[in-house]
Amino acid sequence: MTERSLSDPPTGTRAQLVDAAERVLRTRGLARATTKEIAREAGCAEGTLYLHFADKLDLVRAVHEKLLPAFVEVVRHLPGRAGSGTVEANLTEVADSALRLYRDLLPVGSSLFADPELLARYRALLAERGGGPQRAWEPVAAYLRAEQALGRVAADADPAAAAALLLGACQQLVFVELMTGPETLPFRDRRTPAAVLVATLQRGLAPPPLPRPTDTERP
Amino acid sequence: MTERSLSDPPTGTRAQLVDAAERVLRTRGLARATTKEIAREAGCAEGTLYLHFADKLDLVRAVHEKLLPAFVEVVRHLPGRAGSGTVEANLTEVADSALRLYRDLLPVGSSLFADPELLARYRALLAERGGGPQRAWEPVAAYLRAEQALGRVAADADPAAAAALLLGACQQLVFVELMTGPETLPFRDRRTPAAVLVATLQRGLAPPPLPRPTDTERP
Amino acid sequence: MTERSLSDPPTGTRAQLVDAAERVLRTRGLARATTKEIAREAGCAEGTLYLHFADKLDLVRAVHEKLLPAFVEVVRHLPGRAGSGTVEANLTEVADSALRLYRDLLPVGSSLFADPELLARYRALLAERGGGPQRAWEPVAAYLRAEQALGRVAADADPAAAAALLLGACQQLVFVELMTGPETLPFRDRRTPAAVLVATLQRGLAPPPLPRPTDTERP
Amino acid sequence: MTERSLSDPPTGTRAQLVDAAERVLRTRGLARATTKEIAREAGCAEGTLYLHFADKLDLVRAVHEKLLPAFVEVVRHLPGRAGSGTVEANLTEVADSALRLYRDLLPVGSSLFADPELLARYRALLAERGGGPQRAWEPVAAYLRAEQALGRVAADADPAAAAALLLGACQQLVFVELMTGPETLPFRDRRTPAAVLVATLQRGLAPPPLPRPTDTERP
DNA sequence: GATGAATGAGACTTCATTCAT
DNA sequence: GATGAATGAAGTCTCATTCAT
Repeated sequence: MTERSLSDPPTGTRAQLVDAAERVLRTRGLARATTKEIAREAGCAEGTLYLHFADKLDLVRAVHEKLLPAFVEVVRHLPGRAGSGTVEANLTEVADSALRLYRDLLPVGSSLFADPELLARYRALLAERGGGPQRAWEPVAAYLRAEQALGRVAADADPAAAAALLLGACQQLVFVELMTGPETLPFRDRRTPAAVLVATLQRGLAPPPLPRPTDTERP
Repeated sequence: MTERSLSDPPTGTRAQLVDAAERVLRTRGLARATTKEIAREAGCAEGTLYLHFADKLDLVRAVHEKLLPAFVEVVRHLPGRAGSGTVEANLTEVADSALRLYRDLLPVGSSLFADPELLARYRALLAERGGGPQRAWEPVAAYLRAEQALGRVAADADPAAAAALLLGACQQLVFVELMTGPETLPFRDRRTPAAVLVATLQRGLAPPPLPRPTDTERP
Repeated sequence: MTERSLSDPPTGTRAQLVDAAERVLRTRGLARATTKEIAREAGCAEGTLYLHFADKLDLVRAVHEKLLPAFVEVVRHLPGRAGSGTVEANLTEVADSALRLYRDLLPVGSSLFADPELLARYRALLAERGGGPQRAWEPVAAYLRAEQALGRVAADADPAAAAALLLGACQQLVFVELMTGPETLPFRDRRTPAAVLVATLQRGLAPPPLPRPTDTERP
Repeated sequence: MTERSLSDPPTGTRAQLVDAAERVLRTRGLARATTKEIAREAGCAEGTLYLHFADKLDLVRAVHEKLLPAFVEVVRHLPGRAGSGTVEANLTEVADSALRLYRDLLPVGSSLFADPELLARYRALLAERGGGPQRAWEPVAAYLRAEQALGRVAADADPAAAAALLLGACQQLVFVELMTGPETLPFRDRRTPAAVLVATLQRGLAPPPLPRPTDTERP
């Protein structure tokens, strides 16, 4: 038996199977992802799958496990950017990365809802590993807090809520895109969706305060 | 021949099957929704399913078709509210409705991604029926435009982008909730998630303009 | 209840069903002949079929029953032709008719072998009605006997065997044609298959008797 | 990997399935030949069938493929017999073999007409493999040509047509026998059907030529 | 560890048949 | 007599899983 530390790069049959399963999940969907096709895609025999995974769902769970860090990865370096560039540019880059991420992950991640047992295993995984889509909120919120400290973001804004607004919009944009096909978004200006979302979030909806009466009444 | 107007509640076998399929889809997921169980839930024979639908996927498509109007329904009356109450209260109610809606629809709707063929049929359905998650943006945007005309929303805000931010955040909140189980949200204040999101969207992130030097320097 | 004598032309629903079943049997084959399609072809409801026939096989049996006389019909007038025209022309006409007949009947008739129960019912039918492919031999044999009496056919030929040779060859030609598609027959001359078969049957295979030695040796 | 030459008797699962399918086809007919029974007869699981054949029809097609050479086998050695024994004895043996062959093959072969798709696959098979019932004509015709060269068969007889007459009659005899049950044939003499057919074919129908007037008038 | 033929439970679907209208 | 929605047994076929090699 060969020893392999947890931190070794996964280059063996197991990793090939996980990668193959991800590809098949992405292209065929959970409902049409068969062990036969996954094995063929991985270049190994069907039986080999059961040397590395308890069952098919265990392999699918491993795919989701592999994808877990992706949510954080995309915003990992963001908190360190506080104070550099502009807040708008930094957030726009985050939104762009998030759009790309969700385009990759949503088709695979949504399959969790097609099978409650798979979802249960995923929850167990989250319980021990942490992670999940919401983990991306934290670094964004951390970044915003840092910018608040620098005075570049309003002190009375809720960083976590702002992160949820921005990333949630990105996820829904991709959701819609996957469901209906790429479509012209009904946004008012011609910048990228990411830029428009960020600009709107920054500006807020509140109208500018009315000039105080005393200011104008004074002769 | 029995007469039944188009607006009558659909009580025939077909409607029973669609309702049963929705229930099974919600509880078992697409991967474990069998025709046998759907028929049992509908109180009819398995073969009867094929009198009303071409195949199982056609029935699932009918479920999605039935759910299509729900997206718009939840925000249908919103544009008429412009000018009444407060913008914040109106949007908070929308966000609450959206949270409830997504909790209902996401488990069923996400199953579309488990089977590309099902997704393809859903797209064909959208092509002739219109609808889809993005349709909820429009009434919200219309409402915001009306409030802009009344001066209660900033004229330079992008209504569609704001709608996407708010509804997208709601969808992601539910997505996370379904994946990880109900969890304490990391929001700063204790109001409902809907209220927090709306408040944050209204306020925006931009810090207040610095007081002009002349204002403070004058003795 | 409407009375209908056995000799009335069958124009009612029952006859429509038999005709429809025959068409479907011919085009789709027994394996794909469904009661639904037969009813549709007959222009009546599926349930109506069971008002006129005990079950589907009973309807199929009725089709075969309707076809029974066809075998004799094709050679019915032959015995009366004895002495008129030439034997060769008369037999060639028979062979041509037989080829046409078998082209019509073989696809339907062969389906009997696809279901032993159907074959059993057909045998029961034959037992009470008589008929069957072999019934065509009799008029041909009768004709040949008549020609034997006239000296136009060899007295020592076996009429029934000759009929079997001729009609059997026609049936096999069609059998092969249906299996392999129309194909060039490997016959030596260019006349129609019917004419070639008849000519060969008439001539026989035996070589002409050798001239007697005395006939040629004499100067 | 087990080595097996192409000429080895096929003893693998695939061959067992083909043999089992042939038996079931023969006893139950195509309409009642279920995959379940074929698998049971072959001593393997139902699913195993689909490891070796694309679908049920593909297995049935394989049965027909296996039977293809039988048509030629029965007359393979005939051409070499030219000049030995008597023509009548040689042909009678052929007819006897053909009767036995058709008794075996007709019930299975006729099932082709019960399903046009099966027939289409069979034609495709013939297109690449050659064969079919008509292939039996050729060796018989070759034999007759050889006998013609030896003067034991009339030079002006059509060998292929004679082969079709003889083998066609055999096929029809079996066809009738299967349809009506073993029955007394209406032949004039008591020899075997094969012998009667051959005798009739040899003799032909033409009456002996009238003695030439000159032969009798001469004193 | 790897293989892949074999398994068999169970999925989807068909279709002959019934029966209330 | 006619209808056709409903039935449910039975069919074909799939696919996750096992195990001897």
